[in-house]
Formats: sequence, C-alpha cells, structure tokens
Amino acid sequence: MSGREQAACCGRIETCERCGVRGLAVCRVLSPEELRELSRSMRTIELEPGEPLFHEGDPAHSVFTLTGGHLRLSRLLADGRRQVTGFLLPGDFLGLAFRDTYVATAEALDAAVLCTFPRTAFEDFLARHPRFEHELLARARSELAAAQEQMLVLGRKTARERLATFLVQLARRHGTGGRAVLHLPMGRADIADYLGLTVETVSRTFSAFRREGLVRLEGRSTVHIPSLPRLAAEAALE
Amino acid sequence: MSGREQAACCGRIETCERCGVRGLAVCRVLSPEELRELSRSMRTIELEPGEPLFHEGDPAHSVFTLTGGHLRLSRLLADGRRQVTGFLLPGDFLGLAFRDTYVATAEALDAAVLCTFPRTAFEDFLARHPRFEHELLARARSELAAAQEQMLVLGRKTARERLATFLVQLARRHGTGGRAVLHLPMGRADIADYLGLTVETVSRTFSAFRREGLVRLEGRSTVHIPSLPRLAAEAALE
DNA sequence: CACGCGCATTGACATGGCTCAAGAAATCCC
DNA sequence: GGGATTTCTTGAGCCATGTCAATGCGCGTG
Repeated sequence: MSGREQAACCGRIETCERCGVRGLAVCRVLSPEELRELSRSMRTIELEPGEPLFHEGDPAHSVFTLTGGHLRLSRLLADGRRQVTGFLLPGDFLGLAFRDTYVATAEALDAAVLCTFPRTAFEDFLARHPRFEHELLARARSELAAAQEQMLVLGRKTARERLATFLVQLARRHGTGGRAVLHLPMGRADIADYLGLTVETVSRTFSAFRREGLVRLEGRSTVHIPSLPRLAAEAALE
Repeated sequence: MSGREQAACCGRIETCERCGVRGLAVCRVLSPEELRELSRSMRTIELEPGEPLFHEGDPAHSVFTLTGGHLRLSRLLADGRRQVTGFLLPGDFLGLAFRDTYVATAEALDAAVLCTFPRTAFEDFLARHPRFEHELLARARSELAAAQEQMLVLGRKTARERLATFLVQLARRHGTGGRAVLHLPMGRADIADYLGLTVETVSRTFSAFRREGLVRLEGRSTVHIPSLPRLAAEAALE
C-alpha cells in the first residue's frame, strides 16, 4: 500500500465529527462514543491523482472510507484488457467486495482522501456492534443490486444506451434534478473500460449526443445535460 | 408469488435437521434452538420447471433458501432483451440483492424446492442473531466478488472465453477435480443471456470446443470436460 | 415405437463496434 | 505564456458476433 499516511493524532475525534461525509458514510449510524472507539484505529491517507491505493491480489489488510476525491476500481486480464468495476465517490465504503486479497485494483482519479482501518480491528469492532454490521449489509445489498444493473448494461445494451445509462446514473448519484451539470473525474478510457467499449466508441457517442443536443460538452470533463428525462429515454432503463 | 405452498406442520424441525443442504445453506451457522426458532416462520415451496417464483418489481415480501433444483435470475428490458444475472444451486440463499421490490425475476429451471421466510420475520430474527447476519454479510461479499468477475466477462471477454469461463465456474461450483461431467439445467438461450451472447454464438462455440476436444457433448445438457486446465486456459482467467 | 414439437445446430449474410491511423484540443510544466 | 505531452476526436476499413433462415435432433407423448 502506498500514500501519505498521517497518524490522526490529537485532532482525531474532531476529524470524524466535522467530517464532510459524516451523513453519507457507514459511520453515520455510530454514536459519538462508538465513533470515538472506531476512530482509535483509524488513519488518514491522501492519494495523488493516478496513485494506487492497492492492487488486485494484494492481501486485504485494510478497509476504507473515501472522504474526498474519487477512486477507480478495476480488474485486469493477463493481456492488458481492463474492466473498470466501479467508481467511488466521497462517502463510499471500500471493503465489501473482497476476501483475503483485494479482487480489484483501486486507484485515485484525482486528489483523494481516505479514512483507513486495519481489517482485524474493523472486524473486531463489527463483531461488537451489530447495528454497524447491519449498515454494512445494507450497503452490500445496494451494491449487489447495482452490480446486477451493470451486468444488464454490459450484456445487453448498445453503446448509446451504455453511455446514456452511465451519465444518468452519475447525475442521479449527484442528486441533481431535471437538468444537470456533471463533472467527470475520469477520462474517456476509464469510461470505456467501465462500459465495455473502446475509447473511440465512447468519444463518437459523446459527439453524437452533442450533435443531437442531448449533452453539451465544456472542456473534457464537464457535461451539461439539458434534459435528464430525454437522456434517460436513450438509456433503455427497463 | 406462485408455487405450491406447504405449511411445514409437524415435521417442521426434522425437515431442517435432515435437510440435504444443511451444511451449505445460511442456516448452517445456527444452533438447533436457533434453527427451531427461525423455522417457525418457514414454509416450503415447490416449483415446476419454468414456473416463476417472483417477478422483477414485485414487492419483496419473502426471502428464500433453495434446497433442491435450480433457479434462474434475470432482468428484462422493455423491448424483450434479457440479461440472466445468475443461476442458483441447492444451498444458495435468495434475498440479498433486493430492496423493497425484487430487482430480478426468479424462475425454476427444473423441479425446485425452496424454504421461504416472510421478510419481516427474517429481518427480525436477523436483528436478534448477529452471528446469522455476519454469515449473510459473508455471502453478500462473496456474491459481490462474483458479480465483479461477471462484469469482466461481459465487458471484456470474447465469446470463446465467456463460454469457457462459464463451464469452468460451473465445474468448480460442483467441486469436481481435473476432469468433470456437468449437467446443465439451463438451455442454450439461458446461457446466451447469461453471457451476453446469442443462442447461435453459444451453439457455434460449443461446436468449436467439441471439434477441438475441449468438451464432449452428450445429449443437450451433459458436458464432459476431459481436461479442466485446458478449458481454463481458454477462459482468460486473469 | 413413431410422431411431432421445441430446442439446438449450421449456413449465409449484415452490421455495430473495433482497429489502425491521423489530426485537434486540453492540460501540464517550465 | 508557449511548447511539449497527453488525451480526445474523427475517419476508413475490417472483423467478431448478430440476424435471418433452414435443417437436424432429442425428447415427451400418444
């Protein structure tokens, strides 16, 4: 594991209580005392853009909560083909989908900040706080449902439908209304590897959406969606 | 919900204790007393081949353990495109990947037998038995890892690699050694919809494998695999 | 045991998305 | 702020897999 580690010395508890993702992250179900107990084993990590947090196959010694920035999860085949299995936003928990070793590689898309917990301490805490385990199970359920959704995207949707689905999902995750302005922290290659397409197809499809007025592109990574319903109609959302 | 329900009257507890999947299913972590408590709200259902257990979008009132036969989970797009998100074998638990409504349709592939629990009673039991919740979380983790694996298959593998991966996975799930004889409870269309292919491509790929001696087909649904490692080499398993 | 139906296989052709290649536009960095 | 670098876009041609259509075969049924 890499990244600039920081012992969360004196300011530890204040860090959690003032935490920007306090209402989003798994720890939202904890009381102040429980939070204090859990945070005793917590450290903070900062990653630079592109920096890996861990690699597929590494022994899974830690679990994480992303408090700032964005992460990319991916799996690699021997010949270099890559599948991005997910993007993490602030508040997301990282530590459900692995066994003894990490099953995917996690890398920072931009400057990212994480809380990290030794797995042993975390599981120990889990065993003593069933309500916390319940919260994790709820997240796992939600991720499973999302994973099935993604299977539908990858198995049965066209390139247009895949990109439209992706943009609509992102917009919804950001909690925006009928119109939306999205910032994409990931590049075209990441989107392609997430959607099972090539960079060229993603780019062409973006251009097609632009020509049709479904999106307006500003720079590389800002997407205006004038009508979310109209884009959703392209997404074949059942 | 359909299916022939049977109140598990007098023989209820013996049913669980003698259960063929006792060592496989989630209830393996329960003590005899806990088992008795849980089984109080249990009913048994039998399904005929092709019969649905529930449909995508139905309110999720129950959770299940499959004790005999096989199930297919699938999601449908408005125009009829279908993605099979999984096949269930005896011992599998059904009730992790949904929220208030079922996110997939579950149908019997052959004559299937299930234990069914009202969701409220089940969650109530869960709240009082953290060890049981822990077991469910472990299953959820495992399913999440499997779902990511399937994303890699659907997003990045060729038709040959997909079919080879599927057969190797099935063989491993059956716990067979270097050679294997598989019975496929699902048809070619189910396999196609699971792998994001068409029936024709699945059939052609089976035939190619047969010509190359990777498999021997006996009838429609029996597959001999003379060398699992050789088939695994075709599967691009990282 | 033969019939007929549904599922599987095979063939011929079409096409969506991939590959390879060039040029344009951001972004980085000094 | 300008040149280098990386990323993105666009174009042309191709190929793996899809589509459409015909035939074959296993299995349940009478």
